[in-house]
Amino acid sequence: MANIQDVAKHAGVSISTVSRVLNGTAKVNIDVRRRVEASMQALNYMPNPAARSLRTNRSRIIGLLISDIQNPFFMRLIQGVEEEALHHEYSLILCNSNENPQREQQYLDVLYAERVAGAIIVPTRERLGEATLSKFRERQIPIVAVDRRVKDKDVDAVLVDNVRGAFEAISHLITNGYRRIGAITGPMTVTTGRDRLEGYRQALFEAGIPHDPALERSGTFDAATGRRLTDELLELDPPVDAIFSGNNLLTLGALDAIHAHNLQVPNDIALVGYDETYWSSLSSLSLTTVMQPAYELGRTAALRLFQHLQNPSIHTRQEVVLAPTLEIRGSSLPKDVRQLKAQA
Amino acid sequence: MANIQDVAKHAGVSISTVSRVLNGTAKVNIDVRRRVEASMQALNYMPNPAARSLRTNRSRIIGLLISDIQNPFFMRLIQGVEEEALHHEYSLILCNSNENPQREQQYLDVLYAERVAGAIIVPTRERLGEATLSKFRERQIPIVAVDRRVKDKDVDAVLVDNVRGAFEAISHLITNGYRRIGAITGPMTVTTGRDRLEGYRQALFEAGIPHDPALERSGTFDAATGRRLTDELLELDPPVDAIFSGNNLLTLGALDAIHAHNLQVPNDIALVGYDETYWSSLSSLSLTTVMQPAYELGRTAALRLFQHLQNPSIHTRQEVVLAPTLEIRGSSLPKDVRQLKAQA
DNA sequence: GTTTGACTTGAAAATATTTTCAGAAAACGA
DNA sequence: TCGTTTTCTGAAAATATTTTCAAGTCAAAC
Repeated sequence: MANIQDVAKHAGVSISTVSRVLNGTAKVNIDVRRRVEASMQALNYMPNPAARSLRTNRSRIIGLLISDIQNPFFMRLIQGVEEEALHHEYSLILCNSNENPQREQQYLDVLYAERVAGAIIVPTRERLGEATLSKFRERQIPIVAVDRRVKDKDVDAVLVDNVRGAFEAISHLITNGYRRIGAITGPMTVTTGRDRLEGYRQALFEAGIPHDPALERSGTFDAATGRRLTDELLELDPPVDAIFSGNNLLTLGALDAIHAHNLQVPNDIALVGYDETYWSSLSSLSLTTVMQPAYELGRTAALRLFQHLQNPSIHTRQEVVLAPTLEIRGSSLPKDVRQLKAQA
Repeated sequence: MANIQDVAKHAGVSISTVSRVLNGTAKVNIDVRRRVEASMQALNYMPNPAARSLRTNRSRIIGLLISDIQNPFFMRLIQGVEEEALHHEYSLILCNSNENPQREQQYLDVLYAERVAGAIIVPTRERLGEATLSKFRERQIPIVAVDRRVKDKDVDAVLVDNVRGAFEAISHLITNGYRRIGAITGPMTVTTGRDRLEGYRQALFEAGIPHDPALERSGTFDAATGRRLTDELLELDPPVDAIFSGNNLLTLGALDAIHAHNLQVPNDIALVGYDETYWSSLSSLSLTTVMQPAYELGRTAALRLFQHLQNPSIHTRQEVVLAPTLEIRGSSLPKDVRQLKAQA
């Protein structure tokens, strides 16, 4: 494969000149530039990223560290990042921490060693550790947290307003006549778990509905947990008349548990989920859902990262908060309408 | 960050020795080795991948080029590759061709320029192009095609037996009393589209059921297409009594179309899908599904790649074919049982 | 005619590693 | 004890690029 020297020889210039044409770091005579560009074309020259990154201590790769690659929500997010990376001519190293802080740390080390230009991460916990962070800071590698907030200073964050998402979902249920609303939410150690519970509580409070701790269940973000927690809720006495589920996989488990109890949505129980996914728009399910702009989330995080890369002097931390939207479908029909329908 | 020279100085040896300890390329005295290892620990040394890859013309990164990152099937596949890569201490560059051959080509060039150690790809077409291929061959970068076959010689492939998967699905429907079975399948330009149609035909032929071209519809792998093709099938006269869907997204569309026609599964029409996904096990849907070992597919492809990397002299092309399994659930109940149930 | 300055260009250093070649020391056989 | 082999180690080259520094050319200004 042709290297910069071959191009230089072919064009009859020095390698410095070729480098300058390549990077636009200094003026070169227009004819010379043309000649060099022609030579690059002719030899099908592609700069060696290894040599570049060795010299500049920086690659054209960004790291993307996801907490659960199985979740379709993160798929969309990845796609958003990927699209923007392609556009900026960066490649993407994908890492999956599997919600495991140890594995997360391991991958952060890998990304650091790889000299990534920057990193976008869905953190598994609220602190990344000062040691790691200062390494990145020292080499001026920007980090953007996405979907979940971190406490560390000078880590940007791109988030969705989870309190509001949950608040709107619960308010909607209350408006539609539901009063005894159970909530199954994610772990309290991440903001997506805590904030959605917070929104649930706020909505109840604002409606003057007394808060019942028995109706709040939390656990890890997966279908089995959703099923277990929903089972617990369904066995309460008096029974819940609606369930709010704080994540797409939890919703899946909830649907299963409801079905296992021989209950119908929404006739016997209303259900509102979080995260749009393939199946939520299925007309046979017709799930009312808090939709998150996952693709936009990824894109925005990537854009913010590239801002840092293009202008490394920005040091102000920024938090971008996107708005969720409530997509109202059949699973949360007004209680009275629902009864009329059942009688008909 | 400490480099090899710092380690050498700290341990009182030459950099050659450190390099040897690092790579195990030659014997070094046991005490010396210990000392060097201690120094690496002490200085928290991590080798610079750029320098390595510059020198060896090979990185510790493998490329993974997916055709549709939105499809949950590929998620599992990615996860399988990722797990195996982590295990071998390789990183993963993720690329998404979006079923676009041009973008696929672009990404292949990127991977080549990045000096990836190898590539795993879900090809969008059956030929990758001799030009590209010979570049990879020349530098001895192995390529493994996964999920879809390619015609090019010396590209390994890891596949699922699609003919068999479809064959079993259709045979099952026939056994359960269905005779007028419609099929919606993927594009005829990829093996996952063609082979599943082939399995459908074989099963019909073997059962002596005449082949009716009107019952076969194909299009791209997405939900909108699934809906459209199913709509077409449902408007046939006489009506179909079962539908076979050749991919998870197509199934999603099919479910929607069936619901829109006010039909019930399986009471009015049976449905068998392809690809296990989150929703197929939902008890309220209970979809009979041809399950593909997506995770295993990814893992196997990665393993095959690492075999090549560890032993570059293997030049025999290999095709690994994994078996799908038919998971029988409620959506394809025997016709008679179903009628009994309805009467009850 | 000389000087100044702007504009281009090239030579060479620097980046961190692997690998080849050669040499030193140790072990071994006679 | 002397040669011979083996084992281990170090010096230096090589990898492809960016970047600094110096120098060359040319035009304009004095």
